[in-house]
Amino acid sequence: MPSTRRNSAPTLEDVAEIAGVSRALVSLVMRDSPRVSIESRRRVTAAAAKLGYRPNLMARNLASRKTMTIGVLLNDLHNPWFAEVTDGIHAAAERHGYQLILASGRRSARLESRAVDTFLASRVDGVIVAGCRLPVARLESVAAEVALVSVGRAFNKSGIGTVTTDDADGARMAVEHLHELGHRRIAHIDGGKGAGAAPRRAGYLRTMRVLGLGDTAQVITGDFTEEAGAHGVERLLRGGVLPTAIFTANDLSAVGAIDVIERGGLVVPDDIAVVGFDNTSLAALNHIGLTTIDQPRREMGAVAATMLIDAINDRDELTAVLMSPSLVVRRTTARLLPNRL
Amino acid sequence: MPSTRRNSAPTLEDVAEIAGVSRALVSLVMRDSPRVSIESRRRVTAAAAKLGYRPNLMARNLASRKTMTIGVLLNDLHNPWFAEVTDGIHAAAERHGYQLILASGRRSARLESRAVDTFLASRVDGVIVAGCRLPVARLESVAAEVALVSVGRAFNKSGIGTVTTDDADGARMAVEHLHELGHRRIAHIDGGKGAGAAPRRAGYLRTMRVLGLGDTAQVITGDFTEEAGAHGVERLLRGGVLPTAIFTANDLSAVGAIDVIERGGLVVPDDIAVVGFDNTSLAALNHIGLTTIDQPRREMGAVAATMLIDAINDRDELTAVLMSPSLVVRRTTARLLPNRL
DNA sequence: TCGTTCAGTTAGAGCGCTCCAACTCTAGAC
DNA sequence: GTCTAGAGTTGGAGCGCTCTAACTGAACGA
Repeated sequence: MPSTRRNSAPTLEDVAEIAGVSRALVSLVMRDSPRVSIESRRRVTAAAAKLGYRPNLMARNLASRKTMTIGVLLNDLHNPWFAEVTDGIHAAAERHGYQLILASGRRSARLESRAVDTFLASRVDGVIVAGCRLPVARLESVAAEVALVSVGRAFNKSGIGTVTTDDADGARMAVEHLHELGHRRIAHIDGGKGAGAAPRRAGYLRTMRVLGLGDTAQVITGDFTEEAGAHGVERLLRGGVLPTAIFTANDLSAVGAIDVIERGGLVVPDDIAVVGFDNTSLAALNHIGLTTIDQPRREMGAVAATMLIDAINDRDELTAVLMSPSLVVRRTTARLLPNRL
Repeated sequence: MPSTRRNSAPTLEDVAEIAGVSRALVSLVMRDSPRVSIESRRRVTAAAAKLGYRPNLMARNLASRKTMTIGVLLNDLHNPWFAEVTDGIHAAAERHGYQLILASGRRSARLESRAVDTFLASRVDGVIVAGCRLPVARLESVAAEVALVSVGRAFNKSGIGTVTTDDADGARMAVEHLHELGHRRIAHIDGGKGAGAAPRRAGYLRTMRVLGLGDTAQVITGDFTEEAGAHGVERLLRGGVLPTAIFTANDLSAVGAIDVIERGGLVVPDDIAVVGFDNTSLAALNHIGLTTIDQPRREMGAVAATMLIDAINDRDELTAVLMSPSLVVRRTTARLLPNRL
C-alpha cells in the first residue's frame, strides 16, 4: 500500500472524549462561543490540538444549513481582467467572513453551466459570475435558487445584481481624447458579439456624430483578440484613406493592431495613434505603453461581493451598479502632426 | 423582504414521496445505478425534474466519505503560467470524474496557508499546489493528511508528488542557442530566491563554463518581475563592457529588459539579443516576439492531476516528474553581427 | 410442488456536525 | 432557608444523503 495517510480524521466526538466534555461543548469552543468557561475552553483546545482535529466543513454546513461561501465563476483564467476582479471579490468577502470557491468556465458556456451546477449542488450562499457567457434564461433560473451578481455583463432583469463599467462613456472618452489631439479620422475595431462590445461601439459612433465626425466613422468587426486587432489594421491598410487614429475594443486587440501598423513601416503614435480599453497589465507594460480606458476592476469585484453579501443577508436588494471608466494616457497617442491634417 | 428565493431546496425524501418509492431508490437513480428498473427510473426522474431536485453535495460527501474533488492552490492568478497549468489539471481531472476547487494564494504564504486549511476542512480527496510558497514543513504536514502534488517547485521529500521542468537544462538551451548564434558575452538576470530561479542560474553558469565562457559569465540579481529586468539592464548599461546577449529568468523580466535596451537607443536583437523563460502568452505576442524557453505547462498540470488521482486511489505512488523544456526562437535573438565580435 | 435464483427494492443505521430545550450549579436577593 | 437568575453544560434530534443487509416476488428447474 503506497499510502501512509490516515484514513479517518478525528471527529468532534474524539475531542470531547479526550477533553472529558460533551460534543456540544466542543462544538461551542470550535465556533468561539463566548459562553464557555476558560477552563473548558483550555481543555478542549488542548485535546483538539493533540488530535490534530479540524472541523469537517461538510458536516458543519449540512447541520447549520449555510456555507458562508460564495461561488465565483471566471470566464477565462487567461485574461488578467478576471484576476483583478477576483482580487476585489476576495477582499470584500474576507471582510465579511465569507469564503470563495473559484471555477473557470474556460470560455465555454457548457463548462460554465457545469460549474454553476456544482456551486448549486454545494449550496453556496451566493454566486458571482464574471464575464459570463450563460444565456439569460439560465442565469434567471440560477437567480431563483441563490443570490446572483454578474460582473462585466449587464442584465436588465431584476433578481440579478449587476456591476459593469459605463462602456459607452469609456468609448466617448477615448474618442474625445483623440479628437482633442487633433485627430479626425478615427476608426474603431470592435469586439463583435462579446460582452461590452455593443455599448463601446455605440459610444464610439455616438461621440463621432456629436463631434461632427459621423461621416468618417468606421467600424471594423473584431472579437477582442490580438488577431482581430491585427486583421482590422490589415483591412484598413488595404482600404482607401488611412485613419490617423484607431480605438480598439480592448487592450489585446490594440496590441495586435500596433504590431501590424509597425510592420507596415508606420510609427505609433505619429502615423497612427491607438487607444485600447480595459487597462489590463498588458497595457501597463512599458514596452507597450498603451493609452487606454481604465475600468476599476478591483473595485468592481469588491462592489459585487458586497452587494451579494448584503442580499444574502436580506439587508439589501440586488441592483445594477455602473462604474465610471477613466482615460489613462501613455505613449500610443500624441497630437496629430501638422503635415497629417 | 427583498428576497424571493426559496429557502429550502427539495430533498431526496420529497422526490421519493412524489415518485412513490423509497429514498434509497431515488439515491440509486441519482447515482445512475444499473440495477433500477426502467419504470422506476422514469418515475424518479420525472419527480426530480418536477421538483427541480438537485442532490446536496455536502450530504452526499458526508455520507459517502469522499468528495471526488481536488483542491488546486494557485499562487498568483495574475500570471498566465498558472492559468495554463490549471487547464491541464482541469482536463485530466475531468477525465477521471473529479471536480476542482480553485483558490488563489495571491502571492502570500499566509493566504496560501488559509486556503489549504479550507481544502482540508472541506475534505478534498487531494491537493495540487502550483508555484506554492508554503514552507516545506507545512506541506509535509498537509501531505500527512491528504495526497499532495506540487507543480513548478521541487521537493526531495517523499510523500509529496512533484512536477517540474528541468530548469537547468532550459538554461543550457538558452545559452547554447546564443552561443551558436556567435554570442560570447552573455549575461543572466536571475530570479533571486523565487521558485526555479536557482537551477536556472546554476544551469546558466555551468553551461557558460562548459562552453569556455566561464570568465565572461555575469549574473545580475532579479526577482521575476518586469522591473527586475529593467533594472538589470540599467546596471549593465552603467557597467563596463556590454554583453551582446541577455538571458533572463522569465519572460516578464525579458520584457522589462527589452524596454530599457530600446530606450537606450539600442536595437534588439542586433545590439543585444534577449532570451526569456516560460513561453507565456506574453512572449507569444507578436509585438514582443520573444525567444524563450518553453515549459509544457498544460502537460505539467495534466501529469500532476493524473499522478494525484492515481495516488488517491492507491494505484500508484507520488513521485517526482521532470519535464523537458524546449527552445522557442522568435525575433529577439539573431546571429551576432560581424562588427560586434 | 417446492426450493432457488436474481433483479429490483427497501428499512435503518450512520456520516460529523449544529441547534434547541433542558439541565445543573452557584451566587445573590429577600 | 427559599427563590431566582444566569452562567455553563448537556442529551438528543436532525441536516440530506449513502450503504449494508435484508427483503419481495416473479421466473425457473427439478
